[in-house]
Amino acid sequence: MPRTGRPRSFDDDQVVQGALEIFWRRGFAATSLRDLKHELGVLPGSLYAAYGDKHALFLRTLERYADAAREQATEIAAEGPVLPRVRELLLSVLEAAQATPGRGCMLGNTAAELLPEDHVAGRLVRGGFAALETGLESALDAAQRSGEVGPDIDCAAHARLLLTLMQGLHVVARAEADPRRLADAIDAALAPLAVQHESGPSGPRATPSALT
Amino acid sequence: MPRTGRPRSFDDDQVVQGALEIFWRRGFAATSLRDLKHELGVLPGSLYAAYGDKHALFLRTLERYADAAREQATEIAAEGPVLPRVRELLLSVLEAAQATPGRGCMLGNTAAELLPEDHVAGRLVRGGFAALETGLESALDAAQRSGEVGPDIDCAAHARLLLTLMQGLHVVARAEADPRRLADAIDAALAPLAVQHESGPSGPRATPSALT
DNA sequence: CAACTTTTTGACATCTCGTTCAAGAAGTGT
DNA sequence: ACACTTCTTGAACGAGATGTCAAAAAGTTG
Repeated sequence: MPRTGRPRSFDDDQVVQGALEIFWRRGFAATSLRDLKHELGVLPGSLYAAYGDKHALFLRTLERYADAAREQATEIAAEGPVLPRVRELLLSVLEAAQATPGRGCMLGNTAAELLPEDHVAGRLVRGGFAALETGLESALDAAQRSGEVGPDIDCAAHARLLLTLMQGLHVVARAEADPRRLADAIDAALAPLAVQHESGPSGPRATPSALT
Repeated sequence: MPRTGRPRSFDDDQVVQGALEIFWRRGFAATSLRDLKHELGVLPGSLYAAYGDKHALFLRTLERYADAAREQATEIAAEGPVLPRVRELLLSVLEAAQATPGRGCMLGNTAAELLPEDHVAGRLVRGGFAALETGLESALDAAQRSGEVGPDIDCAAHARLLLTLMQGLHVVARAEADPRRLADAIDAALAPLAVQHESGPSGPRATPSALT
């Protein structure tokens, strides 16, 4: 008996990826089905048959983005020195802001646009943030064990700090003509992490405690 | 000769303030004129006669928000210890996220929604960010002169770091069930600023010393 | 080829949006 | 009281939004 019908004329991954890029740039509400049709070549009827409604398709793309973030998060804790990799990750936010302005991080964008009303999107954003945070934390933990990071550093707190800083960079960089101006903020955040290997007890950090 | 006509039936400041709160919560696109009419009691026709169009009214509210931010920025560099005040400012972001969820910072929200396409809004957002940054920087400068902040601290870089962190807190706190979980990230960022007055070279500089 | 199933297609229904406008209402100055 | 000016009111418009549907198209299976 015939169980199959006309096959899809579009590739599922390609459509979700294309929709991801549009939603990423324009957000959920500002993206219309006409946009999707025009940029993906798929008509509204097909989208509804395949994914449900616009919101469901958006969640599919957000899920994919969160997965990518998860993947990126696990790479931070790889072999070798961790701090340069964290620095590179944060700098890449500024590079991206300059190369493709107006995109930011889809997790943060979604948080700003839809949270806390949209609980499903909230779960996905939370998941993505949590993955980045734990990725950073385990990376810092490893770096601390290897001596790269000072022993008196609270790795969990600093992981949250770096995640928050990353989201802040995405936002502030949008308003900067030259996002690289924020690079020294990254260094200011990372410098205290590195283990201090300077001189003696009354080293160059001598403190004139009461100057006025 | 008669030069005046029927007076306004609404108070300008009240309407702009009310519109500010709606735009702040819902953003520009998601706020409809029906919302404004319903919540302000002013009909679309009057709004158009008084302010132009929706975008112009939005810019008025954004300008007002930026002015408030400017005011807040100047207060940071007041007399007395600076770091506790900075800490309180950042913690207030978390408090606000818990007390009134889903608002965030209108500057950051606008950056995420409209930048870099909207150049006029961009100018206002940039102005607000710049005010906060320079406010923080001059506060840190003063604290450094008074010995509250270590002499080897790059105040300009740390001002950018704190501004960015603040925006990040607004975003990440939306996704957190309990925003106060991010408080230790704030402390992790501020601890290295305080001047170190401990014993040995590798002494524990764990907890924020001059803070609390 | 014929029966069957699923997808595509494009028009369409229904809303809501921002914006405009003509007519009525409410003041002021002489 | 009258002329004049400005504001309010509520309806209406065009554009664009999401979502739907019946018919045609394009496969697969026996």
